[in-house]
Amino acid sequence: MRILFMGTPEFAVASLKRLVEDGHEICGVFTQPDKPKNRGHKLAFSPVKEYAITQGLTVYQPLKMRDGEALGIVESLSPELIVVAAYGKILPEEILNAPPYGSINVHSSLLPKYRGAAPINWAILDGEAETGVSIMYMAKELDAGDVILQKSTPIGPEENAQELTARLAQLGAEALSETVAALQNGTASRTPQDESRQTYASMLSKEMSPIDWTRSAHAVSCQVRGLIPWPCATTDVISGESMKLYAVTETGEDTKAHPGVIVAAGKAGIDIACGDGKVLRVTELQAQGGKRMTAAAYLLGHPIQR
RNA sequence: CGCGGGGUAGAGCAGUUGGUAGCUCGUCGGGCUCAUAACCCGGAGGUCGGAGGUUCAAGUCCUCCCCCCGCAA
Repeated sequence: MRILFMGTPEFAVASLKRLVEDGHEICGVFTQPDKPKNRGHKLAFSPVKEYAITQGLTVYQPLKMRDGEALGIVESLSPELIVVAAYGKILPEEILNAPPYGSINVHSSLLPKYRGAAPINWAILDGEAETGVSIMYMAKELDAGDVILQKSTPIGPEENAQELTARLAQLGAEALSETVAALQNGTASRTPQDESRQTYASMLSKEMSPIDWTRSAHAVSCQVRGLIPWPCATTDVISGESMKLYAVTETGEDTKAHPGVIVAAGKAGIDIACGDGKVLRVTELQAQGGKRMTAAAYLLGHPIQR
């Protein structure tokens, strides 16, 4: 099929790659404009652009979608279908409805739950047992279109958002591949979303980082895992300075120590008391100015005196 | 030329006003123990990110460069 692809981050690459491997004709790739990144002020290509270049695909990076220019490009490319995966821009209906097959989206949640910007993170933050991907038609309202295909997957007890994102990217690519095939041979189904069950996954912010140790060990674990790789959960109970936590384990041990108190520190990690009387073990962290390292390595240079 | 923090043994860190380069872990050898991520003894392992400069003497002071981290985007 002749497809126009729109996507930006690593998550979208898996889908684009799958379409290429499936032999579809990718008539163009839309991705966010190069932006200054990192310390200097160097312009960085999006992951999708990086990949598109290696495949010799034509890349478009319109600044605005509503000034007619983007629509012009779409019409000149005359795709049969538009596939969007984490593009990062809201598309006007004129564009969505331009291709004969319409526009479909790869979304990383089991819609109607977790519409919006950070569905993967919120699924973990909320302690969901499972999540998944949805391929749906794009509608005017954000992530509200009719669902074509969904695939679910359990969330591991120690899985973080970054790891889950990588898995869902693959799952999304699979679902997309099947969906496009179904559209082609006319077997694609179309199920409206149950609006009464819809939830919204808002953007993450640094305000979500500080850990409240009076919460349960499980809740803190979800916070740590859900905020990786950004903005990350932080705490100052270990050194007095705020540091990021990258990996934790619920030990299941009980403690009578007050929430936020370090009850043990050793090669296994740093054990901290939580509000439900359970212990949470920090196994990977990053101190200010330092690199990400294991808790054991951190302790070598920063002995905890009690 | 956006702001700030760093690069010292395999890992994590300390090195005061310039004067023999240290600590913890790991590693190697030996010992003790029913046993241990335990304990004791001993050893190896660093051109202190790179290049210049100041000095009798530079990890430490000055200049330039490289790389890493955080903020900001």
